[in-house]
Amino acid sequence: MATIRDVAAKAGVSTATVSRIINNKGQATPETVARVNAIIKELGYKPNVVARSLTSRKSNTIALLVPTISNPFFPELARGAEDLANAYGLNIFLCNTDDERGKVTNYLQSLKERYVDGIIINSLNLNNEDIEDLHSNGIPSITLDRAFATHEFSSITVKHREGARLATKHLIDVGCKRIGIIRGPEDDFTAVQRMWGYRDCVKDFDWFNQSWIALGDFSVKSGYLCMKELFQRHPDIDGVFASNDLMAIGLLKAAHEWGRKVPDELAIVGFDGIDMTQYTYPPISTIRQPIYEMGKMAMEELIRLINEPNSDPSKVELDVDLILRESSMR
Amino acid sequence: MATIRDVAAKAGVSTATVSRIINNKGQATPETVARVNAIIKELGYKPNVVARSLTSRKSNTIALLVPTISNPFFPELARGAEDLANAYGLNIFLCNTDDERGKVTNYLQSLKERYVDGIIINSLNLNNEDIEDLHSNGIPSITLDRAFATHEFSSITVKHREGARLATKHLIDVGCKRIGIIRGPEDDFTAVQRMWGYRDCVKDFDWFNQSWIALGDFSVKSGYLCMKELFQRHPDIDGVFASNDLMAIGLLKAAHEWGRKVPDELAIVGFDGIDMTQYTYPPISTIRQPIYEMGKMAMEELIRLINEPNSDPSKVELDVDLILRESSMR
DNA sequence: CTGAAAGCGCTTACAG
DNA sequence: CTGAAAGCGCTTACAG
Repeated sequence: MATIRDVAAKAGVSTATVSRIINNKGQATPETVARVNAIIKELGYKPNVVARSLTSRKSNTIALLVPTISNPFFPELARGAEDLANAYGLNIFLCNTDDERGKVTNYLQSLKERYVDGIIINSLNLNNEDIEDLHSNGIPSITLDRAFATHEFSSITVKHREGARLATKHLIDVGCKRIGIIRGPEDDFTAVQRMWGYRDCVKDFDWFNQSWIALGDFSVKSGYLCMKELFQRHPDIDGVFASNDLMAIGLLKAAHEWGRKVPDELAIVGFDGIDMTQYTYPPISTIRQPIYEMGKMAMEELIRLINEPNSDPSKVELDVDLILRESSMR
Repeated sequence: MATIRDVAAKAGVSTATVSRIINNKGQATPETVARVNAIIKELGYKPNVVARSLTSRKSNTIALLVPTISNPFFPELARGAEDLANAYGLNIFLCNTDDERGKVTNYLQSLKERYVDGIIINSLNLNNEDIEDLHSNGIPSITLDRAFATHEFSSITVKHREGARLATKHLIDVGCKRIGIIRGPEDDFTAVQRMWGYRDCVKDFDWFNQSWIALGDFSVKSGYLCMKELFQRHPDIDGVFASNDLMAIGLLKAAHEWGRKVPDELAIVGFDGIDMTQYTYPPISTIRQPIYEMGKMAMEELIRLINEPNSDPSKVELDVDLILRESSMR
């Protein structure tokens, strides 16, 4: 592989000049620029990224922190981020944290050492100090959705509470008289918001109390188990808001096993808008988040922050919408 | 951040000595080792990974080339790989190629520049030259499954043809009289193998001809569309082998819409063993590949190749098994 | 506009 | 067993 030295020698200039030309820094005679560029092409020279990182403390690398890529929400997000990253010549580190504090700190440490240019954070168990530490080390970050978002840096959120209200309201509108919720983990910001949205709509009904709330963990299996729990507690349940689509898919299975007709005897609405909800039987109504776009927007904002280190952070809150499908149409 | 210089100064030795101690290379008096290690701990010194890469031409980084992480097969694989990588302090570059030649070559180039230590390849549109080029540049690679596998380097495959036979044979055993297949893309090795497995079992029946083969692209949607095609061509079809699970999920939807009872009027078997097949209605029988394990094994082999550069490649062919579920039980 | 020189933080023959 | 020195391939003040 040709190095900057080879190019400099062949062009009869110093490596400094070549470096400047490559990076469009400082000035150079049109003639030297032309000559150097010709040699670069001739030699097929590519600047060594690692050497560059060492001096510049940049790496052309972005890290993506997610709980686990196995949850179908995150691949979609990752694609959005990666597609844009690619266009900018950035590579992506995939970091599965399982929302565990230990893995989070390990990653953060290792990413700092590698001079990553920025981090997209969509994992629990990071705190304000982590994010401040990143920024004071010159590593911009953006939190997405699930991440702790009371910091002063950039973030993208979705209107979880409003989405949950849309869902619950819809169930009421189609005539459900007893509506339960399968909520997500207690330490998860989005889960809490969605639960409040549900409560907003049902809290004034006589029948409502805590027992209509089942505690899931956002997995298909927990949706299944929680639904069984709800059936047992409330044989008269005729509507459920699953606070994510995976749990909706799980509860659909429970409904089939329990012999409840969906939507006639049990109406269902999920949350997220993952692809699979179109293909279940029946297809599941859901509150759609613009997942792919969120990945893309996060990357966009990160690139902006990298290029304008002292610019103001941006806080975005996105709308969601209700996608009507068979599981709730009656 | 403390550098190796700081450690050396404080310990009263040269940076060379510190380096040797960190890397367990050459020898050193127990006393110096102890002293240096104490200082390292005291200063919280961590070797700079980037500087290390520059001299060693290693990066503690592995790349994972997949068509797209949005297909639920790959996140599972990625987790397997990542979990092991993590244990070895390796980070993972996620590379979505969309099986496009252009993206593949871009990635390969950029990964070479970054001194990645190894590449797990599960993408189409790489050829023997690419892989040889990698190896001659000292970058070990391992191909998985879908990747072109006639090279002489390490690879992991699954018994696709045998799996397809298992699936088709099973459909015959449960009494299907007219069995179609939704096959995968023509340039995909696994798709071709699975098609042959199907043919092995049906080729001698009077009814069999090309029209029982529908050409899908491994997406849910194509499963759906292909099934409609088969229904139209062959109203008497009573069994289908979908050559991956996503297409099986799609065809299930078509069956519901067409009003065919599964499994009584139409028995279905998929391929892959992705999680979602447990949660469809009815649950889908499938040929299970050990996806997570394959990711893990690939990483294991890669680590072996990195540590023993001149060792022989290993070619592994894994067994698959038939998971019986409702979609084919009659 | 351009070059010499130092430096980024390591590693590794080579001597001793 | 240990150190001085060169080198990995770049970038960036500093001079001129």
